Amino acid sequence: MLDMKLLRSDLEGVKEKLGRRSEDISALDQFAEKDERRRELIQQTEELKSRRNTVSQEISQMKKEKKNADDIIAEMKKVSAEIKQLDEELRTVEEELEHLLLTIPNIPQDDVPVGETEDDNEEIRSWGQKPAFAFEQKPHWDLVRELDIADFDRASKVTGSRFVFYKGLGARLERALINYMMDTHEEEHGYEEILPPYMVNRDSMTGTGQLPKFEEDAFQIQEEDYFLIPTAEVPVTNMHRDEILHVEELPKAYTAFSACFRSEAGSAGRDTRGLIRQHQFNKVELVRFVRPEESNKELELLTGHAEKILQDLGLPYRVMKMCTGDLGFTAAKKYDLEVWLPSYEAYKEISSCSNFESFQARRADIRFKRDTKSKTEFVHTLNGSGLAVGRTVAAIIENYQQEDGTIEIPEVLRPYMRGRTHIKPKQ
RNA sequence: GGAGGAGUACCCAAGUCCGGCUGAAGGGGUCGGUCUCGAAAACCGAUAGGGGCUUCACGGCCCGCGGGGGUUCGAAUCCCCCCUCCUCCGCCA
Repeated sequence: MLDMKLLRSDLEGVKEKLGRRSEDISALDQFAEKDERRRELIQQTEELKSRRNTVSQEISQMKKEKKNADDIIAEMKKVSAEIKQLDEELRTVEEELEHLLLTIPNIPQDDVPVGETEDDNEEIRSWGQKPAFAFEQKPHWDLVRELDIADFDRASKVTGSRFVFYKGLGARLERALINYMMDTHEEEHGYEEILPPYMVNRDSMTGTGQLPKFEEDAFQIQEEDYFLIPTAEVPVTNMHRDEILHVEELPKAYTAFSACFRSEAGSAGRDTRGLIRQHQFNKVELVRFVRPEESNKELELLTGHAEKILQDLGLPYRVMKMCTGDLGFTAAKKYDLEVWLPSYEAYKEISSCSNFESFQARRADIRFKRDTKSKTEFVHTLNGSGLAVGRTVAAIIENYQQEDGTIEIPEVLRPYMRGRTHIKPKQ
């Protein structure tokens, strides 16, 4: 949600900046009119309410003195009716204004490259050596089948398409990665570990920006107004919804493992094979609440934390700065980490690190105070995947495949795999 | 799921039966001071949260006692719905 004061003072400037995105912002045209009507109504009702308050005192006084107050009571009756009517109109206008504000995307930072599609994203840096195989490489969906460490067919039977059973050392690898990532973020990067609820209510989904615009992307619980979380970002960021944090608490850093559920509406036919695009996948998330002046610095820090995992795992990747068309609804600035996937012969997103500035904080009402006397301010929120676990498994399997069909286990994971060095077929 | 009880400011807690000088007693806390070598204790004083409208500003006004409706000239106080927490029962990993 954008700052109303900014919209009031510089609507054209905001429009220009939002125009760089490939999003429909025509709703903004109604802002000025509704905003003005809102203030008009507020002034009217408040004047009447003020009058009602003073006269009520007078009535009280008169009653005490046993005077007859029937006339002014009758008059106040009219005033109250008028207030009620104006309040009703005000409520409607405020709802409309609220809805309007909730559907306007965040303003991109000035250094965000202007562009329409992912082709306009800018490569910031790359790391690692792509593997050069002296044999015929295989995609991970073939390797997992041969090694019998994942089963897509039975998951389709049991649930449906885009679900998977991990098996044996495949399941172990997934679990090892989760533990390894969580331990690293907790112990080396200073995050507090959170294990969040996997369902959240509508207010939470609105707070982080998944709603109202993207309801079709989420799985919803039928008999409650709950949603399966598309990312741990939602419960973890909303932990502090409607709160005022102390400045000493900032930056506040959480890391959370969770399953994530996405309907992937509109992705039919994309990444249909393997672990890349599932309705349910595991992810380790990083969330930071920071002071506004720190948020860009914090974004670099957070991105570095996610990169550290890829480096430890020895997976080649690159860092992309997202262009305005690829920023997503909520971010002011975003880096994607893309891991090298031999089967795709391309880099594939494995982490997304965003600075939302005050966009989410304003929706979720997450504020802080610099000291006891100062005014409350909105915090800036950031988050990033650290990392998407399923895609990391796919990347390890493909990048670490050996000529004999086994998978070498990256060294940092071996303690989590009871010292195993390879995933081999069962005898 | 059933039966009770409760939700008041940073925390605890009065007020709710009997609606109006209660934006809300009293503690605790916090800040400042006295005392002290210093601290604690004690005492004195100050402060009461958040949002909106308006104003160049000082300020003024409005909202606000879990949330939302309603009754009333007027609601923390009365009525209805919802949420959360606690206790007991039932069910259950």
